[in-house]
Amino acid sequence: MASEIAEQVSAQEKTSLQRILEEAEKQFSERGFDGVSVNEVANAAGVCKANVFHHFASKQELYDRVLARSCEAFAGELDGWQLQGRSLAERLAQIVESHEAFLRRRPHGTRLILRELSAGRLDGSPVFPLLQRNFERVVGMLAEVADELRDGIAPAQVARLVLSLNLFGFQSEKLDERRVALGALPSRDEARRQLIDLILHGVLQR
Amino acid sequence: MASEIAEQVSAQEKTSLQRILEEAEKQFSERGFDGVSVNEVANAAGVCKANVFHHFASKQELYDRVLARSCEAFAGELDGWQLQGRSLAERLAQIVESHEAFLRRRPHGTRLILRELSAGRLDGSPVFPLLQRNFERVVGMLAEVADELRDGIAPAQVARLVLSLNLFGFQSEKLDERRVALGALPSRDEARRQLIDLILHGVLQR
DNA sequence: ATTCCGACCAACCGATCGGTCAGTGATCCC
DNA sequence: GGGATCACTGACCGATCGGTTGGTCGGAAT
Repeated sequence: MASEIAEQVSAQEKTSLQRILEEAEKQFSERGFDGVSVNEVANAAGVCKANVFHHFASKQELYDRVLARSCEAFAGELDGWQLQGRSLAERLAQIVESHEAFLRRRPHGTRLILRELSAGRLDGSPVFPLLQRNFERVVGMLAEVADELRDGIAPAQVARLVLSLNLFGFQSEKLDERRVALGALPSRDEARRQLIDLILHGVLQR
Repeated sequence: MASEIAEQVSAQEKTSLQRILEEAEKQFSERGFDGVSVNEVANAAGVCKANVFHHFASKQELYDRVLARSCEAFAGELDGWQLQGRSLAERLAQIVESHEAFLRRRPHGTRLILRELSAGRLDGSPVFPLLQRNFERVVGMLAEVADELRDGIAPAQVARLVLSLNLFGFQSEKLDERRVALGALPSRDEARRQLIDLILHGVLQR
């Protein structure tokens, strides 16, 4: 009996602060800063509004913290990519696949950053350098095998290409789903395979 | 004297309705549906709030109308692309260039649609078929020279690639600007040239 | 001349917004 | 056992939100 309660408690043993951050990420990613009230976040996290202001000085500070967390998650992900000794083709395939898997694993954080990106508001934001640094690391992964690239193709361009396509693909996923179901577009796995092939060899016939 | 007044009037001769729509597009594209109040739109258009509700039943209806207008603008743009008898390479170059120019010519509408896209809210939206139809037309432009494509490369995939890269490039423009200024990324013209080359021939050395 | 109608506005409505404040109960320190 | 600190709450604040109401005004129709 006591163990039942203890079980429930330990299963639910996230601090209010953690629950606030998680719910805020989810809600902000779905409806944006202005579309979510502090009350909604608080209720979803099971606390009262005033408690949110106990942990964060303002709604904006809560939002900034959530955004920073999402950026940091990607930095951590990058550490796990094993690319030493791999060829350009292998690296590209790995990056496309791992990046896409990451986006799908953390849809809320991804949407949040995409939202911020399309709003164009993160110019002077403290998140900006974080994104920049993550991008730079991917560029580095490709620069190590720059000799496999054709002349005049900069690693930064390739990195931009790959990340853009993955991000935009994620962003317009809903649009694709119907077309995939109708057979007008290939499945996700097939599309990814084609994409990598396309980046490597271009679209023209030999 | 009378002519001066007439001049001023004719220079300002947009109907309130037009001014409301234009200002609404601008403001919604910058701060989103929830970030803009009807009052702000009304003041920017030089009318009072009640007048907005005279022309539109609700804030949502105003937003939907603005969104639809932005989609239709792109459909009109597509009519102007002359591609008959052109090769795949020429078509790609033309599409990339014209599309990018269009995005830059109508930044508000572009941002508005991108915003809606990343919010993932336009599933059942009436705008959805409009976007779909525009995309289909671009696919058609490439399908006409499908024989120039390598086996297993679908025209729809290529269209998706091109439009995605342009749209995402526009979306993350602010992020790039600094890197271009620092010389870490090539200029826009050079980047576009590289992009087209890259799509045609891939990144691998021969 | 009167009626009608669409464009337009000031004033107002209830609801909700971000944020504040005084206070409660648990924990730890001395 | 008495402070001090902590996470936390209900009640409240002024401002602003989307939307409504009653009414003015000028021009076209009758």
